[in-house]
Amino acid sequence: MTDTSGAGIEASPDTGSKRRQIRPKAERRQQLIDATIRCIAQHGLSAVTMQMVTREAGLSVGIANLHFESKDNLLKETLRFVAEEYHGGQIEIMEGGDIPDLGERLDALLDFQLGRGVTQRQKMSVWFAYYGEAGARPVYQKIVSTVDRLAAQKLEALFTDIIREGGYQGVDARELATGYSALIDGLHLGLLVTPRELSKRRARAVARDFLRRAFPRHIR
Amino acid sequence: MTDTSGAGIEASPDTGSKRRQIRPKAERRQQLIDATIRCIAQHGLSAVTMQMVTREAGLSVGIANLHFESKDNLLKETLRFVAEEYHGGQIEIMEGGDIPDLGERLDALLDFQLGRGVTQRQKMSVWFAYYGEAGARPVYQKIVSTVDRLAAQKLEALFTDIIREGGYQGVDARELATGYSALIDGLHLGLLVTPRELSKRRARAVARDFLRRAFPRHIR
DNA sequence: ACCCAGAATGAATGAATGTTCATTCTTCGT
DNA sequence: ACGAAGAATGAACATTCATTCATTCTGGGT
Repeated sequence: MTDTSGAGIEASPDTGSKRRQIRPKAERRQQLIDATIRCIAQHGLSAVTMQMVTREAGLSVGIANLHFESKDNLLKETLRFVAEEYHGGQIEIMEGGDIPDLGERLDALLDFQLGRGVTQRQKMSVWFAYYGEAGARPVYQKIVSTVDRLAAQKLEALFTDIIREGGYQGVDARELATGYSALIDGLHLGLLVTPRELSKRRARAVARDFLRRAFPRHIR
Repeated sequence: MTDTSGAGIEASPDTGSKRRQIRPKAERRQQLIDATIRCIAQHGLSAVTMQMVTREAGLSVGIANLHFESKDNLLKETLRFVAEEYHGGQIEIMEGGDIPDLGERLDALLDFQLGRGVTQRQKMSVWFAYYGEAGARPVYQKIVSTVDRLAAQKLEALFTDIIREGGYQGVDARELATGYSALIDGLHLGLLVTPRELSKRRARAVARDFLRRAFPRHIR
């Protein structure tokens, strides 16, 4: 059941010995954050305990308070990591010097947002676990809205470019960007909560449909 | 800030006495569920305790386990109540014998989904608190998907009628319904987590935009 | 006027959890 | 080879919380 091989994930050079390993602070921090993500995805935010996380990481209980001052802080930093990773990936694509064609860039964005495998699902769980608490915890709200705002700006800029290039009339980039972001969030929710009703394939079709209706000359 | 007058909410006939009141089971259950909703909205699902809920309800600790067998059960029943209330309201509008005009019916639906005041925000908090845990708790998933499926069917039926009436070409009712539902969920998320960036007014405009692009002859 | 079914109470209980810190162990610079 | 800086450990502690249940109280039926 429980994957006790938490330490096995790291490609340790020695043959699975149980010897105590000393590693730099940054590495341990990331190791703990990764373990926290897996725990939240599997057990839910409210069920996560320090013992659970440190066991998953293959470390002792004390270490969490050594590298993060408290459980609260570990959870906060985990949210920050997930938020920055997700939005960072989006932003990279949207700025995208790699992809000059704007239509293709939109496609790449959609792929990033609704693609991937199990890993993505884990991140999604974490994402929404925090959303659920955000209403009552200003700290979470602040972390999310900071990265969110940046991504929203980039998306609006991309839409503006597309609207200009396509000569689309009567569309507002800002409003469209808000709608698209909300749509993607909503589809993520559907994938997480009712995976039976909404396949990943269909989610992508729905999102593409939205974009096609807005930018018919760029999509499809 | 904190509303300590939990007991004051009920219009008790006697002049604020602290006398023990005996009430039927159903009434106490609802009283506890209402208190649970307020607690989740204010403190977050993971911070809710039995003491907190019973105090908010103006009752003693033991009573929660008298009417619900456990905390788990109380939380489950609270989710069921919120889910049924929200989806029930939608379904009533969508079936809507009151509103014969299909365009107006769509408007009424949008009003219901993005309208209301503080109460609505409380319900939203609860809603997403559970979503956050749903990934790890099959019970929650089941409750939500049951009511969700029904609402999705009604929405698809409404869209089908509208498509027929308007003679819209190249639109799939099912796909559009999925998209619209996801969009509304996403907007709710935005209202909850980044209220600074997304006003209720703008959320409504975005949703209307989506509908107008799909059904131009019915909306606006 | 009286009684009792069952609603309501809240102190007590035990289990679970976050945090601490005295101790042990590694590694690296010399 | 050696020593010290600091990384890692985990038993112990204090707190918090869900749940129990002996007891008290209420209101309707007789």
